Amino acid sequence: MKKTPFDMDKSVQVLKILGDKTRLTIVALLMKRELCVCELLEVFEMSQPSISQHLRKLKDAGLVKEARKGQWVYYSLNETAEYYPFIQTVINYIPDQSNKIRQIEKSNPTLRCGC
Amino acid sequence: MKKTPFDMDKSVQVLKILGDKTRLTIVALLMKRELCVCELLEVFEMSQPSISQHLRKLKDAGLVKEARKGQWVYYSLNETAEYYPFIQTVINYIPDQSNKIRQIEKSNPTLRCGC
DNA sequence: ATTACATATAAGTATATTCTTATATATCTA
DNA sequence: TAGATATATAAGAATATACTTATATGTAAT
Repeated sequence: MKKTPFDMDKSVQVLKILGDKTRLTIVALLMKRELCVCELLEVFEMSQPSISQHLRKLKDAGLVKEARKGQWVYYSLNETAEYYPFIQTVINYIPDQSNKIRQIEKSNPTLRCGC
Repeated sequence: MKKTPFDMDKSVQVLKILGDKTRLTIVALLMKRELCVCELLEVFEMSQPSISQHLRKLKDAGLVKEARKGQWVYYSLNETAEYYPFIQTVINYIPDQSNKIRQIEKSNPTLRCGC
């Protein structure tokens, strides 16, 4: 399992992207499962545009991909990225985010009516 | 070799510190051996205060330690830091910096007179 | 002691980053 | 088609970052 080193600039870009609490948490959450913007909104005390802007950065860097499903846009980790194993390794070092996933599932924002 | 996750804020701090090309390169170089400021100056196209300021950030974050030896101040990685294994892992993913070490040894800035 | 060298700190500046609010766009539903 | 919901983009503001030059400090050598 020898890892080919990435380009220096790319490495710096990835580390910089992950060096933000919101984005690092988003990536850790996406490690658990794909999530739409409104689900992410549940766990951050931040405006919707702010979340979208972080997701944009993650997408531009190739770390995540998006898929529209009806009115929702779901984000997931880009597992085909060459540096995906690196992302996995980093996330391995940070605290588990299961509590936030539970928080999302409790509020369940994509379920319109409770009937 | 289970790794205990670090505090989220600490993780973000470390990633942010490493998310800069100069600092990431410094850390990669220190992985090879300890270096003084004037040696680092040889491989960066940057002023001396700028290098010192990066080293200060690395020191404040606990990633490196310093040791004065006469008129020189040598910096080395803080191998006792709890997140040192993490640093090692990250550096494993980036290109080898041996060429820059060679460059330092060729100019040999701590050798005052060539006689 | 004076001078030179190595490094650190101070102060200022240009740019980058991360928010915010306002608005545009896309989809669903009635 | 109109209204509601989900998301993206634009524009602006506050703050952070990374450099610069000038200067201070600490050590060595003459």
